[in-house]
Amino acid sequence: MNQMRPETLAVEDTAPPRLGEIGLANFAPYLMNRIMGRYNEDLREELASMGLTIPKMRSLAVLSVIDGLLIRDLSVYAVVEQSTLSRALDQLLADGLIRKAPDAEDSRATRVFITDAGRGSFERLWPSMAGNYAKMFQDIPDVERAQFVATLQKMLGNVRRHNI
Amino acid sequence: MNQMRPETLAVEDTAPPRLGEIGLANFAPYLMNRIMGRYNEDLREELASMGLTIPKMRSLAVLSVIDGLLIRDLSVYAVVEQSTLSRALDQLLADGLIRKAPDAEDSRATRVFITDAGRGSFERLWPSMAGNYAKMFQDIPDVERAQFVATLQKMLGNVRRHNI
DNA sequence: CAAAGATAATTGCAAATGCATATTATATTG
DNA sequence: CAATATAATATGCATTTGCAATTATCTTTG
Repeated sequence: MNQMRPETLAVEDTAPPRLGEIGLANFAPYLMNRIMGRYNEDLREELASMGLTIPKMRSLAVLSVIDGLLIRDLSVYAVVEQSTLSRALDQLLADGLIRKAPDAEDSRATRVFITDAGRGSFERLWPSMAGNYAKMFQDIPDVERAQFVATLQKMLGNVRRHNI
Repeated sequence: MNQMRPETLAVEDTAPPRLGEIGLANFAPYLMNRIMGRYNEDLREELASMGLTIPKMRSLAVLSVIDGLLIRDLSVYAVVEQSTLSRALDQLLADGLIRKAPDAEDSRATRVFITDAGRGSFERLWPSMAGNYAKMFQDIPDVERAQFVATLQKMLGNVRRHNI
């Protein structure tokens, strides 16, 4: 890594190593996409059987922890594009899993609340999510998990645009 | 954590902690979805300007490292559903970024090869991807990155179905 | 070794997605 | 304080997605 001759160091140290040099198996975004792709796919069948989709499930998951969010904030937390979320919420509302209320201070904005039925749905789903989560970290010691999560938190801080 | 009375311990230790107890900010799949959602979104604009989509980009990325894959294997590596990949490859083929050849041993199967034009496209894209990658790991020391990737590799081993 | 079952890839089709824009409300400014 | 810019959400519309069915080929087994 520090084997470059000094005169070349300053000239072109901006060129990043190629993907082939890093290797797919060492490229964190690749591994993360693979792992999350599988995680989400494993969930999809269970979701479908409950009439849910990924955006609907994520909305319920977030609201089960932080209730009464503004739609725009829910969109960030749930990682769902605004117009997609708008339609997912329509469906959750029609199914009685959430309710909406106009924000007291800004009449453009809407707050979303999870209903008891919504909590029930998420609670029925949770064992399956927790199972996938456990499987993902199988045989990975607690300290290693904790360090992994700590790194993820730093990474989120690095990439996020909104400060939520 | 070890505060449960002994008589309750054996009875219901199968119930996973709730998401609200873990906390969104400590739930690895949530953090990973947030981070990858941002990473992929940051890429989308750049991709669109080059006439690419996420499935097309992932195909080129994988083929730039491992050329001549069978479509079914590319589907696993690129984390793209089969039918979606089939159509993405149609477009890459029409644009001259890949070529297809029937497999020598199995005439049902097709191998996919990246063309020079395809490599060129990916090379033009790579600096932007590398930039996002660098930003993601900003201020995270090398040892920590390496440990993070090592954990990801274990996790992929835990969740993957195909042994590729 | 023929019949049945599995596998590779494509395609029809309904549903989901996301961009651009509309609608309504709030903030800012000359 | 009217005029203009910005913000929150919803919606029109074209594209994309993914399940299921299809076609063609291999593999297995009675």
